[in-house]
Amino acid sequence: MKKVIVITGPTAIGKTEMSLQIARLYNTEIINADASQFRKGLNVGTAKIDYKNLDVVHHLIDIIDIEEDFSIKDFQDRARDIITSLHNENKIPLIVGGSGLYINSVIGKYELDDSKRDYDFEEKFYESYSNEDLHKELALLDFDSSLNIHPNNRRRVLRAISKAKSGTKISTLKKGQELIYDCLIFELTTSREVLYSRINKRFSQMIEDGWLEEVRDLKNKGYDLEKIKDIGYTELANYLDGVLDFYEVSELIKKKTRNYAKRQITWFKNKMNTTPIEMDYDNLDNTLNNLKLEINKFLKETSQI
RNA sequence: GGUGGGGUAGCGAAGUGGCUAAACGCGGUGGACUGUAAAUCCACUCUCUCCGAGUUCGGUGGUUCGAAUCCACUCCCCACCA
Repeated sequence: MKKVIVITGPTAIGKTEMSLQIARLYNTEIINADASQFRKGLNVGTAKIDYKNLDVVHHLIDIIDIEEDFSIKDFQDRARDIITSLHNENKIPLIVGGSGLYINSVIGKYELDDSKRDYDFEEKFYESYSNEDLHKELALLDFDSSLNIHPNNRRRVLRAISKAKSGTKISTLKKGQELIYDCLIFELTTSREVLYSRINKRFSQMIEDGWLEEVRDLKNKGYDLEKIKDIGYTELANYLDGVLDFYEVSELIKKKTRNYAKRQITWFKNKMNTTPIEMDYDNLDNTLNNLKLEINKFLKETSQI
């Protein structure tokens, strides 16, 4: 199998900085795996870097418009194509991001088809169904899935129903984490306390960097900020509309970001086989050295299979 | 100094004699997740040897079979009057 390096970790841990150094050291390119950075126009609030003016090539950033539908299948295809072409150039692809599902879909055996999900249709078709009714419907179509998905999780119940109707029971898909590349998956870590304080500080920094102006600009362009699910956009729009005061909004955004980081960590722990690397914020060279040690070891190993 | 209001679990806040280890919200923690994933959803959150037991509702002492809830004294906070 061909080798791929992944750098992941919770939001605000410092993936970007580490990945740039690694990309330079090993003369390779970065494939973005942060779902929020796919969309054009969401910059400050998604901690997007000025990748166009960097010496390191970044792929899969700004690939769709704000309100454009996007499927994980597209991401899987595009990322794998890029991986292939990097391999052809004898480069070790470097996937960097915090969207666990997206990373797994690329490096793992995820069977996705081309059908796009039609949320509006799903919701309208079953509009009159209560959560419980829907869940019963799912039990008829895919009983095993119904056991695993809570009735209140309407979105996932709907998805499972529509998949079952189209002939694929979600519950029959492989749960394993079989990989299609030889992967070294770094998970950058730090204490919860330090991470949360970084999240809080980063929020202030984003405001200084013009996040509010970005949101105002999007509003002026006519976008419905309520539809932007990335943390902070709806909240800041509410502030601009005078619905919430700034303190409330700040606390809410920071809280949501902390909660998100926690969910990410749960995913890394239970859905990925990672190599943890503790961040040494006082001396990032230490962290970098630890990464290098692991990478060098990894590159020397002959690939199995 | 006087009068009134108040002190409840990490925070906010219900509860005004037994059904209360104490509603609810927030925060936090753990978890699920193959298609909006910075999404969506679930569980737990006084302590323990967790079926069960033990300590709680500013403090102390009472009344009572039984108190966060009633009484007395006391400490602290807020408002107004001096």
